[in-house]
Amino acid sequence: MSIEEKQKPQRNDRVTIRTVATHAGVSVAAVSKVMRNAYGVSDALRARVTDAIEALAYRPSRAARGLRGRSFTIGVLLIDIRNPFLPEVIAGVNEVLGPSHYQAMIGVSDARVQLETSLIESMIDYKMDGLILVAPRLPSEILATFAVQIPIVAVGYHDASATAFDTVNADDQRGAEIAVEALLACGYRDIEMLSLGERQGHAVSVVRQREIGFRRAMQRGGLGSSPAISKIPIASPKREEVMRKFLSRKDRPRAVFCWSDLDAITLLSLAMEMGVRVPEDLAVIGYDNSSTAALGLVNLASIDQSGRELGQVATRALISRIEGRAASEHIFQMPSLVSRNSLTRFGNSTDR
Amino acid sequence: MSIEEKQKPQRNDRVTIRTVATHAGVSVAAVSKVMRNAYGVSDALRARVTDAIEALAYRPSRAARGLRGRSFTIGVLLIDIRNPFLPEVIAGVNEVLGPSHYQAMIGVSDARVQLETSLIESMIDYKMDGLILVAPRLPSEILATFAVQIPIVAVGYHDASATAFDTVNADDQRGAEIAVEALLACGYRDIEMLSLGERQGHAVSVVRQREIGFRRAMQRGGLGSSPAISKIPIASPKREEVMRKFLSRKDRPRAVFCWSDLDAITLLSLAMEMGVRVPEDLAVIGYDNSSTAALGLVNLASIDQSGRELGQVATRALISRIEGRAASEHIFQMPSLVSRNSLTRFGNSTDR
DNA sequence: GACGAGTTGTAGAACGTTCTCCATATAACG
DNA sequence: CGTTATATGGAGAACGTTCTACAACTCGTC
Repeated sequence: MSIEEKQKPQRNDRVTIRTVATHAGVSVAAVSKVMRNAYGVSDALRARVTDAIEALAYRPSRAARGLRGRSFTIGVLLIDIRNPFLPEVIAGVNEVLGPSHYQAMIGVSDARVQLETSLIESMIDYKMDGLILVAPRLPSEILATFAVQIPIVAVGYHDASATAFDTVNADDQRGAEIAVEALLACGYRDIEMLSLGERQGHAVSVVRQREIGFRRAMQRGGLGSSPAISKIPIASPKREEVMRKFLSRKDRPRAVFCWSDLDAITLLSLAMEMGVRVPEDLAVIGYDNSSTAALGLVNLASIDQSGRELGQVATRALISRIEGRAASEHIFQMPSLVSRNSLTRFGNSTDR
Repeated sequence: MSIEEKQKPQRNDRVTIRTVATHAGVSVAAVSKVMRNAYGVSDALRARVTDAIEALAYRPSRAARGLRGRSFTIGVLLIDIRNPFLPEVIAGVNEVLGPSHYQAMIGVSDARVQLETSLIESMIDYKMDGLILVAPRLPSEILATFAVQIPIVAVGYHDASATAFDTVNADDQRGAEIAVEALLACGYRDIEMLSLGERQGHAVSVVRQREIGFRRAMQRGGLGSSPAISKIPIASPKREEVMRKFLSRKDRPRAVFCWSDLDAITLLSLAMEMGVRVPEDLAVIGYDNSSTAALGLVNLASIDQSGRELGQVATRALISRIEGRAASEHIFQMPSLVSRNSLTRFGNSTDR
């Protein structure tokens, strides 16, 4: 029995382009042409080949494809998989990619520059056809050097002067303005922003853009040229401590704009624990309109930047890049207000 | 100028193994040997080659590698990226993979069997070294046919009889029992389970396991052999409607065990809107111990199955599989109770 | 009936690795 | 010194595609 088994080399014999060619009685090149629907194939030949492909359930090897031409895969790089905003972007990407012959592979960098670099390199080494980087941490010059090697679209990365790659963003400055305007409309004057305390406060990040918008709107509202901005450390044990301190401050503002729902929701929770009433004592507005914000229990007003749409738009931009576009594009999406109880009781007017 | 540009073929000249070989003055085979630290390399040669690699910043092409040998990539397949439990698993995977030379690529199937199949195939076509499937929808026989082609570890997939692939699970039956026992310990007798209404109610799913555990614990508690289980449709517009109906039922139970925090949290929210007090009118316990459950605003008791640990264990199992293990393994992890206010006021005793 | 033009199919060289032999050099041994 | 073992490096055939030439064949057309 062991002899018999050795006769058929028990290696899992893959169906390759060669198998298809012999089965259809044509050359390898012919099959390749049909696969890529290239010029110079008669209907008869095409029919025979597609039949053979069908019969053998042939799937081209992406590895081999990548070695020579397209791999029909695009890489998506996420900084952080826990922020509920990111999955929305992925959903958008998949919607556009669905009907096409492209597929997405995702890498998660966990906000570590080191890992981010090595993942981008890996994706290049895989000969992926293009990359969508969501809120990358790498500086623009580095991205530009990568962009020479592979088409890149950056989402949530404000660098409208980049020529090597495209950017797709919600207008974060305008979003922050909308938030402030909403607070002003409710009659609040004593407003502060809770922003993100980043080590490398790079100017291209969405957070900085929101700070700019915040300042501009405050100024325009006649509330001084340098309004208060507090920084919350990211995902550190100190995070809650800093928020508690903020909530128990004697000069705590009447209203607060949080750079992200992630922080706003934690703030809401701590406020409840500490007996600070929302919105009676403190009005809160967040950013991202995450699903948690929409919960009746939470009822957090927020700025909606449709992650899904950003994903869709970025994907379409990337595909057009892959298919030859050379000039860089910088696309902006308009965010909108979703009013809820954290802003003012019965604030659901604009809510869907 | 255009002539000059054509002289240097402006193709982005990649540093290949050949570049390294010439730079170091050795053969291609020698470089390859050093890369794979194979047998038969002198220290002198190794030094020269590593120097060259360093100097040229050489990175092997994964595509080419995959064509012949290992690609040092493992694929992770997620059913759904919005369930906050999944990111935890990814985090666990990345922790184990970090120090190794392997990298993870993630695919998202959105619970569509079609897409799930094609993603698995793609990963095979990429010659990835192994696959971690998180809560796959595909039946065991199909997974077995894939497992012939590539090492597979399934997470959240209860099929202890599978011989072709490994499984890593939290003991979902026991988890459900713990939930029921917690409710019993609080003195509740009138208990119902809110489960997931799946089309294909496949027995290997975590949901079914939790139902089994629920029934067993109820029976053991002397509460009948077929306790009530209501089904909530998944992600459909009807979902909330069904929950509302449940909450306004005259014979609404005194306590409810939800198959997932996702549902439990929505339930909590609707209960608040409808004036049903938790836990005074209705005690609730969920499953997954998601970060939202831990929020002060939500305060949902839950069963903790550490997704991080599941990810870690699965990754280690996969690597040992890749490196030769043939016999299948079926690993169980023990879940634990996290008591919070939705169970009973001042229920934070076991909370961290 | 020779010659271009167009159409359809094929040969075969890449692509960048891995890995199985082989060749050579050196050491060990009788 | 010859013979055999052992350690080190290299040649070159895969791997499964793509894609550039080019061959062969069919038509018109002069």
